[in-house]
Amino acid sequence: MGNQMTEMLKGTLEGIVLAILARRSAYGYEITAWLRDRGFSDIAEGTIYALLVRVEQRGFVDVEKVPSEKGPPRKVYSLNAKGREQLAEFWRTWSVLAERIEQLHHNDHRQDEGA
Amino acid sequence: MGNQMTEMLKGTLEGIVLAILARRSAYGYEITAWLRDRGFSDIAEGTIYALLVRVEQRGFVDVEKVPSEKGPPRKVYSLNAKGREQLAEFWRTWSVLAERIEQLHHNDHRQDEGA
DNA sequence: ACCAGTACCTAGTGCTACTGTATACCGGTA
DNA sequence: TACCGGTATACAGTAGCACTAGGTACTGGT
Repeated sequence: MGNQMTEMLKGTLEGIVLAILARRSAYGYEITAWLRDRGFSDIAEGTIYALLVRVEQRGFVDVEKVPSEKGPPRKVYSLNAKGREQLAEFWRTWSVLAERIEQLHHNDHRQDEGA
Repeated sequence: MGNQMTEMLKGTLEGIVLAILARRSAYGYEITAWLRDRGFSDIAEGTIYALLVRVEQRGFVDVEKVPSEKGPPRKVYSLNAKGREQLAEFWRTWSVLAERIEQLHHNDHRQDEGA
C-alpha cells in the first residue's frame, strides 16, 4: 500500500474496526473482506488479526468461537460497553483532528491571513 | 498528550507542517509555537525538529540559516517544488481517508444498511 | 553570576501497520 | 489418492513515526 496511507492509518484503523463492529459482530476474515470492498484497498490480513488481538486484550470486545461450514472455526467479535466508550473517544479525537486539518486545507488554497 | 491523538498524528503531522510551510517559510521554534496557538496543544518540540530533519533529508524543503537577535541562529525552512508535490499527495491521501471515515461515522449513528 | 526565554539537536522508547510464513479445515478435480 | 484454491487464524520480524528526556548555545535582565 502507499506509504502515506499506511502511516495515516496508524491510530485510525483501530477506530475504523471498532466502528464496523458497532454496526454488527464480525470475524477477522470478514472484516478484511469488508474493508477491501470499501476503498481500503489492500490492508494486510495479518494487520486485522493483530489489531483484533489488541482490542480483545484491552477489553473492548467480546469473543465467541463459531464453527464454519467452509473452513476452520471463526472468532466472532462483538463490541461491548467499554468498546463503545472507546469508539466514542475515537470519534471525539478524530473530530478535533479532522477539523483542524480541514482548516489548514482551506487556508492552503488562499495564502496569507495572519491570525 | 492523549495517546489516541498521538497515534492519529502519525502520518498527518508531516502534512500539517508542510501545509504550514506552504503558507510561509518558518523555523522550528516558530512552528511549534504556531501549533500550540492552534489547537495542537502540546506537541513536543523534539518532534518538530526531528520531523524537519526528515523532510529536509527527503528534499521537500530548502533551508537557510538566519541570525536572530534573541538567541542562536534560526534554521528557516521553505517548501520547494518537490515539497509542494508531496503536500498535494498528502491532501489526496487525507481526502480519501477522511471521506471513508466520515461515511463510517455517519453509519455509526443509524445502524444497518447492508451495502 | 544566575536565570529565563529563545532556538536547536539527539539517543532511546513505545506503539502501530506491514511482510512473510505457517497452520488448519473444506470441497473440487485430475 | 494427491493436489490446489478458498476460507480462517496466528505470529515473528521489520520499518516508520511521535514522544521522552535530556543536552547545547546565544541573549538580556537582575
